[in-house]
Amino acid sequence: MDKNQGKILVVDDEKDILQIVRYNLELHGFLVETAENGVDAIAKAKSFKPELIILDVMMPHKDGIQTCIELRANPEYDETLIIFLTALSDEPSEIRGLDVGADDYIAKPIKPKLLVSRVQSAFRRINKEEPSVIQFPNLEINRSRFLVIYNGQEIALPRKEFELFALLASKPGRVFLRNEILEKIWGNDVIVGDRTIDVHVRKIRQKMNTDFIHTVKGVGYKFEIR
Amino acid sequence: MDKNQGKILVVDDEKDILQIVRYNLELHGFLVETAENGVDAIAKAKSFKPELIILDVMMPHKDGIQTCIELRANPEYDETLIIFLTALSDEPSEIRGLDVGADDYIAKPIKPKLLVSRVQSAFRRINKEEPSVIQFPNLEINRSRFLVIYNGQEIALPRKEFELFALLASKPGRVFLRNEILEKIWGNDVIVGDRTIDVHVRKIRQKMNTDFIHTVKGVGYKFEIR
DNA sequence: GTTTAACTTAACAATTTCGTAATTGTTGAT
DNA sequence: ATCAACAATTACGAAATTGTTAAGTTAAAC
Repeated sequence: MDKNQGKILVVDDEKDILQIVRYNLELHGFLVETAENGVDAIAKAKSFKPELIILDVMMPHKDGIQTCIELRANPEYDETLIIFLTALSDEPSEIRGLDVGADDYIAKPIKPKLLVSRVQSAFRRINKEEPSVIQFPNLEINRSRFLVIYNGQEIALPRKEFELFALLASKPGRVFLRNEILEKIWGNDVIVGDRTIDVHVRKIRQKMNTDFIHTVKGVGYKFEIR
Repeated sequence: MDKNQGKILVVDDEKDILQIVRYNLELHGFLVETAENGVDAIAKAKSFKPELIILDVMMPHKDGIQTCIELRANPEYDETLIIFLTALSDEPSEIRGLDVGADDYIAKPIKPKLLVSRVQSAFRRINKEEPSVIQFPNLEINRSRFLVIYNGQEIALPRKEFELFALLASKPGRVFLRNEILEKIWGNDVIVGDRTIDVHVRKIRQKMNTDFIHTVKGVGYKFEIR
């Protein structure tokens, strides 16, 4: 499982619950921090800066609802997702939680798979703005900025070159056939000669002056860092 | 209650349910359209363009899960909220729904207040408005005052120019495609020539006489301070 | 209802990107 | 060593895209 799927602060006064939740979330690559009451939660939120806070409703030292209200009052936590966790599965309290600015509501007893699923769904919502970055050590291909950053230096590639480079880098090690490249970059209707690809590859190699693109004779090209 | 809190498409094969849901949502100012099966839903979604779709899971002619998958496959409905509605309150099916790209899940029988509360919570998420001031060192873009302040000097930009500048500056570094710009500033129905964007960009550049706006040929424009 | 500013368009210039052709370089099999 | 097949280079013109200007339209302000 990938690391750092996101940071989550879990708040509950029962240590057992904290442990179960932490275990399941960490299993799915989330970074987890815990707090045992509302006061503690607000403090931890400040330093940990989680993207999601899972809040138990019933707690001593400031309950979940109150904590949520206070968090939401601070613009810093405007974007932070809040999910309530509670045994009070009766309707009125559920409504209360959502009205107070929570994003979701999960009933106890906790069903681990459901918990994870909801958390992932919540993250999916805030990750709407896809970073669309392909990351390697020293090399970043940023689609939304249309930029390649190599050793901290920004390199602007023209459209075709960028698309070609991004395509190859999207599956490191995998060989792309010339046909495949033509189809994906130029589309099936446009017809260009084979040498065209070479020329673009050449330009990319030149601008990066490191050979990330390797030729596989008679087959195609592949991206590889070595 | 204010009108047009948002457009919602409700899909269920039971007319009673449609009626209950419609009644409660309209009471809270939502504009409601209904469909009785998945096929119908996809057609209605195309014309009605709802911000939220409430989908029953069990339906003849394409069930809710399948409908959701098909909707999500179309980038046009990427931003559309989807809430499932179902009597299957067992855990596995709930997870299935969320994994398939739904944003929430409500169990039948329907509790009107809870329904409305969840719907409002969902809308709250997408309606979080852009901050009214975008701040950079030496540069402030103030949406509410419709003013750009650069090096302490107030620069008044006409509406289109301002909107364009604010749009680009709202995500520094990010490239906005020409289509995207046209859609966001002019709307999808208005048709203006391509040169229009350039002309506005030119005017902005001229008035700021610093090049915050950078051209990415064949792609679009981006805002960047460097 | 005039006047003014904002917005759009059209025409052309400037620029950049793209594709091709011609040539040279490599590689591996015979 | 030679040949055939393929890839790398290079330079150049065509095509695509954007910049700029001025003038026409539309909308807003007075």
